[in-house]
Amino acid sequence: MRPLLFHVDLDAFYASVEEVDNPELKNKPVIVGGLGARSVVSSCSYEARRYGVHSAMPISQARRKCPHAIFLPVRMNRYLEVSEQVMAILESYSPVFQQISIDEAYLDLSGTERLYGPELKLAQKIKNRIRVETRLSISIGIAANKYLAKLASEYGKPDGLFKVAPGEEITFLDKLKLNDLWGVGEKTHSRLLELNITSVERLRRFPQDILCSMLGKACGLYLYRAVRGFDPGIFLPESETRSRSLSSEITFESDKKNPESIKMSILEISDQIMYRLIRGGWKANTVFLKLRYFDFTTVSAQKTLKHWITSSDELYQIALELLKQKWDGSTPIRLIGAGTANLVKEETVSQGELFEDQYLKKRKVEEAVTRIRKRNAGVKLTKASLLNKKRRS
DNA sequence: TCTGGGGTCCTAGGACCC
DNA sequence: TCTGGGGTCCTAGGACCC
Repeated sequence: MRPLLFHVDLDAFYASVEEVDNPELKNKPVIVGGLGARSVVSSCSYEARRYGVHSAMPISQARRKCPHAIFLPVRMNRYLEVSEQVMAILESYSPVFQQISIDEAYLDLSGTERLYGPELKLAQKIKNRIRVETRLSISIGIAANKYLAKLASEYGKPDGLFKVAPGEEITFLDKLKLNDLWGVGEKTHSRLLELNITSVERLRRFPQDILCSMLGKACGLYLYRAVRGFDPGIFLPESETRSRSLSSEITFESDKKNPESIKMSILEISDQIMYRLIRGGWKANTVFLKLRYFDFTTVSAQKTLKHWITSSDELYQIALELLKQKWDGSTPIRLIGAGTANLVKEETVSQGELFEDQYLKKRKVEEAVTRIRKRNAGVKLTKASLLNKKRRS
């Protein structure tokens, strides 16, 4: 059976949702992002892109490039709502559906030609339906694997529909710039240029072992396969019962070096992480802390326990130990983050483990806290220690 | 002009065990 | 007094993506 993959990508998603909700924004430069001094652009309309604005750009820079743009805050709940609506439509076309992010998904339509007819017609139909039902524009890339389909949707943007026909893979890839390849970021791109590799076609001339020795084993093999039109293994279907990590971080409006207020942030983060851990039904046994100093150098430390983390207080205490290891108490800090790793679904953990009884007792207390939070959405339930510190400050 | 927040995977070195 | 080889887990940092 001929493999047939659609990659579907919503165009300028957050900015487009804002336009749908407020038609007066149509055809104007719209920039969605944080409002703080250190915020970056999350999404921007194509009108704004004409001025050189792009996502991840500091808002301050975007203001300079396009002062007359309309700047809007991120309304994540609204985008999630619209995303669900779009994904539900997409999913109705194929049981083999994989959502990749809030605005992207794959449809595996292998063997559906008898049902749906030619793929270009089907893609057009899907585009029309999304447009009618949500007023959003999407781009679809069609190819024999996920990697090429992803590049094809990007190639056609915005409002695109592009198919890489069998036999045309190399011709298509050679039209792309090196950094159009998914997985080639800034660092790899400049590394390739240093090696005088300036195009996809030139990259293809290198044998696998040479690429691996120049770029590292994984990266070398990845690129070797990618430039030949083979899927280097992106977006393999993930396991339902494993997640790698769960984290939260804050960049301060201005650098901080007051230990009390830094500890306070860690406490808030610990609380939040534990809440998400329980709500998702996860267990974890590794805690990590991330620090970014005033000069943007970033360090991290982690600790793996012999038991599952039982409470946000435990998480907090370990994070404090890690803070001691990594911070001299006076260097100004720009960002603080913490998280847990080695996540496993609650129900998959074997019973009768050492510490299990104790674990369950403590865990019940935490779960009670989580339940109360759920019931009183919007009411902020805070640990006593947090309240005390808040009053003092 | 300064650089968000949430993730994933890779690498290299070290500890530890058989 | 010298010292293998393999496997696994952990750690810190880096690259990349949306």
